[in-house]
Amino acid sequence: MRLSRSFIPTMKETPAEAQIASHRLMLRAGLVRQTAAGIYAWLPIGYRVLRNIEQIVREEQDAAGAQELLMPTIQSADLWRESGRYEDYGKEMLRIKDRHDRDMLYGPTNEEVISDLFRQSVKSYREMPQILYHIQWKFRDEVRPRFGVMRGREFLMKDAYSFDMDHAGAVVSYRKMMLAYMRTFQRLGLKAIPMVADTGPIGGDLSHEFIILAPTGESQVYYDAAFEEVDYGTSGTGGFNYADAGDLHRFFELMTTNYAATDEKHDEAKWATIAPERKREGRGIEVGHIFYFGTRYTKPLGVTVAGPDGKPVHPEMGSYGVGVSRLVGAVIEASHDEAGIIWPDAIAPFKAAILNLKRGDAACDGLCEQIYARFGSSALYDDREDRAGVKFADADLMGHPWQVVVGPRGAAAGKVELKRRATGERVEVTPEEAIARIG
RNA sequence: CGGGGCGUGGCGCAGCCUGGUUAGCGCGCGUGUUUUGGGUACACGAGGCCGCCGGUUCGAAUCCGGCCGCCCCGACCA
Repeated sequence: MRLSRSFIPTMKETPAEAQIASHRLMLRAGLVRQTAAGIYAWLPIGYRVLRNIEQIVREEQDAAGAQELLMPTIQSADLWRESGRYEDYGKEMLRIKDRHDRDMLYGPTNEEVISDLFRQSVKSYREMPQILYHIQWKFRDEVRPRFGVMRGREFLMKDAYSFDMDHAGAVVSYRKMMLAYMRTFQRLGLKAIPMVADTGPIGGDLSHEFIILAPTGESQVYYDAAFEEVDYGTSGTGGFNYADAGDLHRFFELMTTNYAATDEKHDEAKWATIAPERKREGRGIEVGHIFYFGTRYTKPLGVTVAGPDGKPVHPEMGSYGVGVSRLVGAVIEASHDEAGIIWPDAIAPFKAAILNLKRGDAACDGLCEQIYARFGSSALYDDREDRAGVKFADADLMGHPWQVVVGPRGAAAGKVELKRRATGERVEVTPEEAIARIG
């Protein structure tokens, strides 16, 4: 994309409403604009990042055997009356009426809808187990939205739902999702720690929050330093196989034997047994949450599946959420400096920015066009008629992993400067070498 | 939802208390010159229903009332 023709409104000054780094940088770098309290429009480069994250989440869900579908944003109140949550959910649920005065709502979550879909179609244990997910916009009418997209009212969420014949099966599904989550966060360049968590309004007795550490996190967290060395393998190549219950068990043990809890579940007695030099505490941002809740919905909604003996069984469920839009902010909280964002390669809006320091100079223009042609839409070509300083500042602000700096001095000798955003390291190389190193 | 605060060109703000000629400043934007590897300098210029409605007054950005929106602290939360 050519910056001269793009819609990327960067700002030199920080809008007064933005308090924390990610919010500030998302506004300044032109990723989002607020349209109402806690509601944001995603501008081109912000949307690219959002889709990149979404895609990684999707790939890891698919790898774990979950199937993607798409449920609506608007739901009928009737289903929620069936589960008993219509009255319970409170004012966070946005309730609306259609023209016939029917009670509708903008979904804050989808247990009812997925259970309804499931009960309509799955009748036999032979079709079990199932894990279904979707990536959809949700709305929760938070009393006090803040921190930009980290705590918005409208947000993009991946939510998965597992259905198993019994508790043992549900535990296997739960572990699969835990593994998928750790791989997802690892690919996003985040170090996430699963912590025992409250089950909240959804209910249940087995639940973990996935926390990434950041000074602006909303909760205080405590964990054993052993987590910092845990190796759980990378996607597809790691030592754990989704099809092997033994692997899943080993993985789960690895993730849950070391102490890790948020303040709500913090256990001072257990904490006291940990060696002082291994104690770690700080602030954390919740980026995912998984629950096992058994028959909480399948019973009231009358969901049954025939078992091998022909008798009806209420499936055991779990649900698994990842805050996709929140992750954009969370990644920035975990990866930025005074100059701007530092995107991990996996989710950057562009692999590289090409900075033409002197538009109109034949050598600069030629080299830039040559490099840009090799990357096409995966690079951002700063071809604006602006000063070098402006381009450096914007490139740092937007956080492209690589910057290819093409100035008249080097260009005359057929050289460009390659800068790595994360380290600040710069090297003078040929255009071919720059292209090769960016990959 | 309790407490506090703010709405003035795209962004950041001053002006309001002590109503009074064309509502200012910085950044950004446009044109020209200048500069040419880290947000250059100068000149000229465009751009504002002073959140909305009502009231007081000869006169309201400024005073009064109502409403709306947004932000911060707390409680709450993917």
